[in-house]
Amino acid sequence: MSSQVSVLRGVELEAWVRFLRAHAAITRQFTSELVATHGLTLNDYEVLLHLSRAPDRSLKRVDLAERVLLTPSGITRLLAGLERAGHVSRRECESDARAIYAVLTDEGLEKLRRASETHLASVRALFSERFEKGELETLASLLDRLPMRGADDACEE
Amino acid sequence: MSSQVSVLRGVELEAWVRFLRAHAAITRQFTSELVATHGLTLNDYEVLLHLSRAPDRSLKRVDLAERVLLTPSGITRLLAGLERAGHVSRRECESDARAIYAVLTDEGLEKLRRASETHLASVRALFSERFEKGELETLASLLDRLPMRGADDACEE
DNA sequence: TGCTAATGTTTGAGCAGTCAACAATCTACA
DNA sequence: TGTAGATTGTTGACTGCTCAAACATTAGCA
Repeated sequence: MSSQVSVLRGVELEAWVRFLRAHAAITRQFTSELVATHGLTLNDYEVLLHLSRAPDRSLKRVDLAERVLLTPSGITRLLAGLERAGHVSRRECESDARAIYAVLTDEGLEKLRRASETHLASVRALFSERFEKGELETLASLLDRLPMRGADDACEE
Repeated sequence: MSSQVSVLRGVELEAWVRFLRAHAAITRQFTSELVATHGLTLNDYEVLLHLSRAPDRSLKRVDLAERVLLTPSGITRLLAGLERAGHVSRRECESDARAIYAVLTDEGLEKLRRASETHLASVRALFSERFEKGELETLASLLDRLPMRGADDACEE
């Protein structure tokens, strides 16, 4: 008992544990709101959002996967759902027969717009309720230094 | 095209999107390290950690669930794995026949200790590589203001 | 004392994602 | 030109979780 695992402390770990907990709590809230009111997953929403910002409202699946940090197969299955719902369609790439574009349909854009009304309000509320503008910027810039992509620890952009 | 979804911007959303991406990236890295070298999930690790800090190295399943933000059934299944591996055992509560304690076994503690060597080093590396001590404290305290529990935004403890 | 409601846990069904294996296509270079 | 290797995407098998329902126990209260 004297040999407690007291090593397991430190600022880094505390920050990380809080990060984990906050993510779980927030994610759970947002997801259940989105699913309940619009039938969309957080990742669904994120995908629609990225597509809406992309030129021609379309992206190759690979690029989409990289942006939302899903594996290729994850993207395939997620898009299958969105296609079934009519929010996204597929278009072949004429310069590369392997690639397939995911295209945000008009209905998908409309869906995104409606979902955004509630979702954005939630996001805004949650954050601006707790932070001043300056703090929010601090938070964003600190978060920005964390890794944002897959396992490439070594290489640097 | 002129009717872009330009509403979908703002400091809050940017912070949140970064938060999401960072979580996905870091989680993926840590999990795969832990699984590869110790056969533990991030949540497994977190559960062992909480048990190691608890009095008698034991916690009721409900309390455990609340700490790692899993549902009761999630805890049941997670603990099933840890029990099978011998890291955790169960003990009945003499004052309440419904409740069951999860107890960290000696082997579990040893496992946690070994896993911590590598895992903590990773956590430390990732964070201290990118932040000064003061920044880390800022980050931790900002994160601390985010919700840390389930859907109860309203009520107060 | 006995009924109702709350609490603690488990179970079955299902979903969203992973990984590993695969097929198809493109690229580069001998 | 042919072929080896990289890139793009899909599929099958699995995992880790959720939700809803069940069950046992306890607590509150008439």
